[in-house]
Amino acid sequence: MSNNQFKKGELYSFITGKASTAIARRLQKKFNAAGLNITIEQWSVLYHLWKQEGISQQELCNATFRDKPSITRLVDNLEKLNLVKRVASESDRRINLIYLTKQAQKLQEETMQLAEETLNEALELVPVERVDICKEVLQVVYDNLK
Amino acid sequence: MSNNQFKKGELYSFITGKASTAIARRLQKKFNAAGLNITIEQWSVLYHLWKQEGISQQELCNATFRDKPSITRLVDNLEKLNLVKRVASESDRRINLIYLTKQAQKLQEETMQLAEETLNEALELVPVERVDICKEVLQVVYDNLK
DNA sequence: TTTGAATAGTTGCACAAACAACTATATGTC
DNA sequence: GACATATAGTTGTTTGTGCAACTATTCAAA
Repeated sequence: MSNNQFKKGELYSFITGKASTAIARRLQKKFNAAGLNITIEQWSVLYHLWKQEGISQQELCNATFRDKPSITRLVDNLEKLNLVKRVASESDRRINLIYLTKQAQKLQEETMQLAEETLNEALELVPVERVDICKEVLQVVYDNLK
Repeated sequence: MSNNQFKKGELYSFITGKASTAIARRLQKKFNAAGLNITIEQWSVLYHLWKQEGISQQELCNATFRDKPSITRLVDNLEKLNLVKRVASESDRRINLIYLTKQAQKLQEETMQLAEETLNEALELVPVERVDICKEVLQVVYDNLK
């Protein structure tokens, strides 16, 4: 049993993701304090659209690691907030291509700044090489299970 | 800026906790496949009660990193499933002490086994010393932000 | 060309989380 | 003892998640 390194007292945090929960809460508070009326989950969709817009909901599912109903509803809410638009694909009428509005484009810089600030607070006093190892381990975990 | 190690392409997973999401989903599937009719969130409450029962809802809030309404409803649902009982404290009538039923006691061994199995799958091929560093980093993150 | 399978997206349901507002009880101070 | 304050827990509302079932469209094989 090569990886039986979890004594009972230790496995809880790994499974429940207390660290990422803490990060997300902190970032949400920063959004609220800045008067930005979006949730972390909505932001996570915008995050991928800022990298490339005009992608399908299915591609957003893959990018955000969410199922189709979750994306349907996140896009619904982003549309209500006037941050994205669904545009039916010309070539395949099953597909919605998702585009950003001008309002959403304006959010990018400020929210990314708050995200970096949050991570800097989270990782204060942690040496870079240890952060790198942590990121790599989490990536392997994701690849092992996805 | 000692910890500005997050380029844009990297911060997403840290904030959204893709790894812990993947772990929780895998464990939930194992619970379902074993015919165990509980959610990961309910299990996380039982987890702390197995360590010590007869604690208050407020203590469960602290232990699970959840707010009071969340615990109220988790305990509601655990009570409906006949897994816990609320018992009014003798000394302070504001407090509910939460006790496990016999049914819940029976769940401990099997679910803990499935949790360890899940973590072993998650961490396959990851050297123990890297897992240790990862856990320590996540603990610091939690302590920095909680 | 028809039919059956695959794919994209939506809807309904149960469960959970975050926040605000609320009730009930306890405590500390005058 | 009375009153202000703090603490424990509950309820309502909005948002998000996971699953199953559904519609619409596309594609591939007979």
